Amino acid sequence: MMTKIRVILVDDHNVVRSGLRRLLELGGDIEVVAEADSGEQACQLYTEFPADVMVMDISMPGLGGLEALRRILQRDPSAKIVIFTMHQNTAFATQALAAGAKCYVLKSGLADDLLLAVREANAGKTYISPNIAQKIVMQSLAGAADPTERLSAREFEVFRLLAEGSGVDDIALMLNVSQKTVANYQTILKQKLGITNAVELVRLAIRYGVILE
Amino acid sequence: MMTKIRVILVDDHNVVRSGLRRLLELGGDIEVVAEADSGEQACQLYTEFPADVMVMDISMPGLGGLEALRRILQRDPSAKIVIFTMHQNTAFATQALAAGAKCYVLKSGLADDLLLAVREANAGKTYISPNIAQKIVMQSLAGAADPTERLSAREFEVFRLLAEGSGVDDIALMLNVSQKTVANYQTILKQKLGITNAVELVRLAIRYGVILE
DNA sequence: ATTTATATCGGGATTTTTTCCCGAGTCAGT
DNA sequence: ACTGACTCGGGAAAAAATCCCGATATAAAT
Repeated sequence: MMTKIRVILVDDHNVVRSGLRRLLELGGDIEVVAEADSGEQACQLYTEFPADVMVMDISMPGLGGLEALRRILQRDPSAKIVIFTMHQNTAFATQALAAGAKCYVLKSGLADDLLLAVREANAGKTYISPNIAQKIVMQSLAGAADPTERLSAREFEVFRLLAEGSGVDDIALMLNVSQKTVANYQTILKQKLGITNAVELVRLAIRYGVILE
Repeated sequence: MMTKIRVILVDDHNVVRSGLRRLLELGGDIEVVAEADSGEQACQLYTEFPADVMVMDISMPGLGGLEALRRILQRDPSAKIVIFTMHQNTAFATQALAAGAKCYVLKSGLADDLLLAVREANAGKTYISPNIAQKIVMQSLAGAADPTERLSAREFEVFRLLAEGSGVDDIALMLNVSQKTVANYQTILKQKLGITNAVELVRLAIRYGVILE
């Protein structure tokens, strides 16, 4: 029998990790040689354990998966890392892939997706969950980069203030325009940003760093 | 050999679910008889498959675990449901337990926690992850500053869905009540939480871990 | 057993907000 | 001087939020 693919498994959820270990080792060609529950630990284990592939979640407390990914690749550019996450957000995917991740697999995908990704990564290839790949293609075709860049000066200002929690009236006062104007801008913003309510507006603002936290 | 504990597994992440199935069945005394990836499906499967215990995640798109929990218990008050979640937030825990969940297990806990919880639930007992149990005790002693804990079950549910970006109409559909009712709850929430608009609602939800990001 | 309290659900009426459509003024630029 | 993009707001209609109320249901209290 040929040697197994040695995997380091990184996820902050202990129970989930245990389950994934069983899943990965079920095929017989993969062996989990170490587990980590944080980005820091992942970096450390990578230097200590000789492994072929790292399977890592993005969202972890403290040092997140993206940052750990970058650190590991800085020391060893040939590192093969599979990002395994719940985030269907294309922003995370593009971030991870741009940073040098070999694969990007969704937790909501098929179980075989993960096994496939590990084997592909080990062979030096890349693999991206079908649905997220499609999303990314669609977005790049639509030209959608940062939607906030399509906004005019005034639009952006109103957007920012709304995201900060100011009401329409407050903003009108601040900008010395009528509430009517601000209300109209608000409507335009929803169209341009493709959102339907204030909650999505905040989310968008957070995602693109227009406001903090 | 005695009959195995029949489990229905509910989690919207396919891969994670597959891993959990292996984990649960490893001990030999548990058998996963069905899987669901949404609250709706969980409710349906519960009526179709005779099972002893349901293991369910809270955070799922659409109908969340809490609402599914309530619906199932309404039809069958003797249902044994183990809530299995990443939320270390005591608000979720108290909501789930108050609603009648048998166990509350953290994904970040030990793998054996889950197995233990399933066996305890099957025996009609309760089990709560040690760290979350401690938190709840500490908070109740400290007088609990988390304003989301003052919310009733329905209020909390509406709060969560609003924070996730669902519109009033969507929520009305999900919960099977009129838009009017949801709108009224929304007003109550603003009063109780001392906020004036949707943006502050999201902030609050993020701060207290009711939603992620 | 009766009261008390709390939670849930929505109708009616009113007010507020949002939306849609439009016109007018400004200002840059090839 | 013309085109195009941006800014500002009015009027009218549609939609949403708010306030107030009553009907249940259920649980807890005495």
